[in-house]
Amino acid sequence: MRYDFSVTDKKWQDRWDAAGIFKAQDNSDKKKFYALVEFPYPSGAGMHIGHIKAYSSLEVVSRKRRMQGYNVLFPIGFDAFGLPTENYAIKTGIHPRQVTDNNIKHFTEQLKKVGFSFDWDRVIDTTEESYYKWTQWIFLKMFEKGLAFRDTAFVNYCPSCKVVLSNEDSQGGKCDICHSDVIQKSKDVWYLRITEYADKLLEGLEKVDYLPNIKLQQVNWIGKSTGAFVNFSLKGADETLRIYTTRPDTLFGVTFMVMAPEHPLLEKYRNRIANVKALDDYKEICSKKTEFERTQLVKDKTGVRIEGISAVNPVSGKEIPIFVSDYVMMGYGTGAIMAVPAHDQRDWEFAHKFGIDIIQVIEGGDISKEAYAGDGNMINSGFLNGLSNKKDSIARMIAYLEEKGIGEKGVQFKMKDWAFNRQRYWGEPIPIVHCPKCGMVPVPYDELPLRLPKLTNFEPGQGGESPLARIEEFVNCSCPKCGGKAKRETDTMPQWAGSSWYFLRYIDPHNDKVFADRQKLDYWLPVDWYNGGMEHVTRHLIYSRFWYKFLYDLGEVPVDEPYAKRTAQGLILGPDGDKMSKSKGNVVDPSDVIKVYGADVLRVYILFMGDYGAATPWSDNGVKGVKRFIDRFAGLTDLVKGTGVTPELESSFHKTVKKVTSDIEELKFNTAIAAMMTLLNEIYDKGSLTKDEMLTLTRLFCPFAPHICEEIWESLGQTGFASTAEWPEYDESKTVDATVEIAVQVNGKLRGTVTLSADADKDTAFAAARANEKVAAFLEGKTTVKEIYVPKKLVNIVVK
RNA sequence: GCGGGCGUGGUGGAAUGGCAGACACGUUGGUCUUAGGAGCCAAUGCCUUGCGCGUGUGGGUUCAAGUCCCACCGCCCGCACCA
Repeated sequence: MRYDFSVTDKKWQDRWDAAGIFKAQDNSDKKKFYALVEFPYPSGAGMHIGHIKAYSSLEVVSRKRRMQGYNVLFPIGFDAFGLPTENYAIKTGIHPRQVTDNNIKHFTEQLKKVGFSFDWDRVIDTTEESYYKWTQWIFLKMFEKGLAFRDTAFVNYCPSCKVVLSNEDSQGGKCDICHSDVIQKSKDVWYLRITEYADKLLEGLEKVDYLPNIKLQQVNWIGKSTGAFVNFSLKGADETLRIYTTRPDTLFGVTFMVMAPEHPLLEKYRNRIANVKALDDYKEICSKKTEFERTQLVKDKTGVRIEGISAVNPVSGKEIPIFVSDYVMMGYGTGAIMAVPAHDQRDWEFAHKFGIDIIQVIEGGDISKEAYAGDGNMINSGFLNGLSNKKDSIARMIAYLEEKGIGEKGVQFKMKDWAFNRQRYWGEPIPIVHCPKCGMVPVPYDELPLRLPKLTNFEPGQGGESPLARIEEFVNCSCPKCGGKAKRETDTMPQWAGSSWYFLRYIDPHNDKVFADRQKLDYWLPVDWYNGGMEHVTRHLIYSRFWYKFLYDLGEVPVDEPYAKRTAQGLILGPDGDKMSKSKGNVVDPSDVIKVYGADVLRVYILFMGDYGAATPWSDNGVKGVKRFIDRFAGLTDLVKGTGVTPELESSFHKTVKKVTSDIEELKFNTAIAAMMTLLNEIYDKGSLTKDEMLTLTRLFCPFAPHICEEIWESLGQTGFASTAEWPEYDESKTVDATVEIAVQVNGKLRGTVTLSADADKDTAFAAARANEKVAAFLEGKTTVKEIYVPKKLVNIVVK
């Protein structure tokens, strides 16, 4: 069959659309399948080839599931708030609303040209008032529960974008948006108390089916550690210095303390510190360092000893010095540590530099050379002496601390609360009113959405305040509680807000009473399979699990984990093997590929190019190879003769159906396609196939290359769509061959092959093997020591 | 530094401990052709062509190792002074 994809692609896309065959049914007795892909940020650059790969896997799975009789929800939408659009608006003066609408239109056209089987009736746009109304609603619920709060703290701040960044957005000390160095700044900011859910987020991982590396990354990000808090009494101050340690059993080895430069006690007891000047100088130096410098330049420890205040080791009673050093962070634990130089390399380096005593309390290693972090008998440790098990000694020390009231068991997380506001325009307004009398007052639910006012100038304020702060009619309002004059919060939510719950809105996207109807939620949740990028594993995936678990605790959603299964695609690299980037000029535009080869070739090539989970370079020649394959596939229609089964092909068909069916579930698209190629080669060798076989192949290939399959389906006189036909079945008993070729080894080396019936017994197999000429030559004059027979695979004759 | 992953032909990549290199690209030759950057057919791991060698290197377990174990080398990813 000859076909012109520039005609047939469009023809079938239009027909699918008109027939509405990809629309999910809300009231159905069928088994449901909710497939979710990460919705795109509609940038001006249009779709990236990576988007196609990210959606292709569940596209194939969804199409297969529909053919298997499932009621499938496979939605798409747009995560459209955010800085790139706003920056573009600043540059061009075009309103972000306009920019967003244009970009969404462009993305939609591009997505449709690939032939994705999305349910286009459920498209959502996070910047629409009907959507962000509910984002604000969830925020207010969090505010009510004390999970959204304001606090003054040192935050990651991007001086170039003029925004506060969350930890997740400033990984590596670089701004995630513009890649400038992030600095630490004390600011009054909004937080979401995600740490409250740290344990739940961790425990929930045990019951979900996420790829192991995804789970592990989340576990590491949450970073739970167990240990103890200890309160050291101070000389020269009227309170204790609280520290966190994972090794309270090394307390006898503590010879000094270290506080972070930002530690509040330093300010509080400023007038009791003799060397305030030196301290201020040091703090000044630290504050100028970027987060990057502070964490990267680990070699040389710096610090200043506090004169006038010292601490007392609670077990030895010795007075020990307190230092300020930036190797201790305010953001983790209590911002102060007990230093055990014998058993912690950082403390060891610091002690060496400042000439502090080093007391070994665990036997082993050579502490004159480096700290010893291994296990061993406790020494120099009073009541712990002789204990060799870390667990025991820690438990004993914690019991002692608790008994004496100077400390207690404790848990710490690396994960920090989520800095939640941005001083920018293009985001959801935070629905809070600041009243001089009542404090922070939520905007009443019935006034939601709190709309973004129209602006013409989107530049952030010079003092780093949101552009919204300039709009007086927005800022000035009356307090919903007391009716007095009040001012609105002018910060907006970060980009990650809207995407934290979008998968719930797909379930009921047009509801104006609730974020989604409860019955529909009960039916569709959880998401059965979620695919996305590894880069979102520590941000979006954690945030959205958090929001979801919050809603679960409110009783708003039915099950406690939102995503039953999560997988991730690997990057598509440029043809040169490097990451695609405009500056390298190695970017492949999916639209170009569609223009030249059609949508099916693009779809199949992306799934065939390599292991779906691995980064794989693009190859133009590989695309041509797939084009050849699809043309050969279409050419099969010329070989169709008769109906029924071709005996020589029967078992190959069953094997291929079996392999494709299972490979799709394991995201092994490359081998699924390879199996179809193999069958194709076999059919071409044979010279003909039946109409029934052609129809089987067409259905089997339909999820991958639906346009050409529909065209073939129609040309063979079928009514309806291949896309809605039944998924082919296979008969297990017909996947096994009657005869098999098995390998014959002598001493483990291949010396020949023999053909046997599949159920041949051991004696038959060895008789046949020994009869083989080549094999016999290697057996001559040797005695057989052992005979191994693996049915259908090989025989191995061990001789001496 | 810690955690995870990966090293297989000229290339992308296949291989529940059981015939390494499926499938594809590329290359070479042939065929058809006015033409070939189209199609079709064939060959294609390497070499010193043989009891030959071969999955980063060296060892080990096993009748049998790309696969399991130990050590090392290299690359990629994540986290990173986390107390």
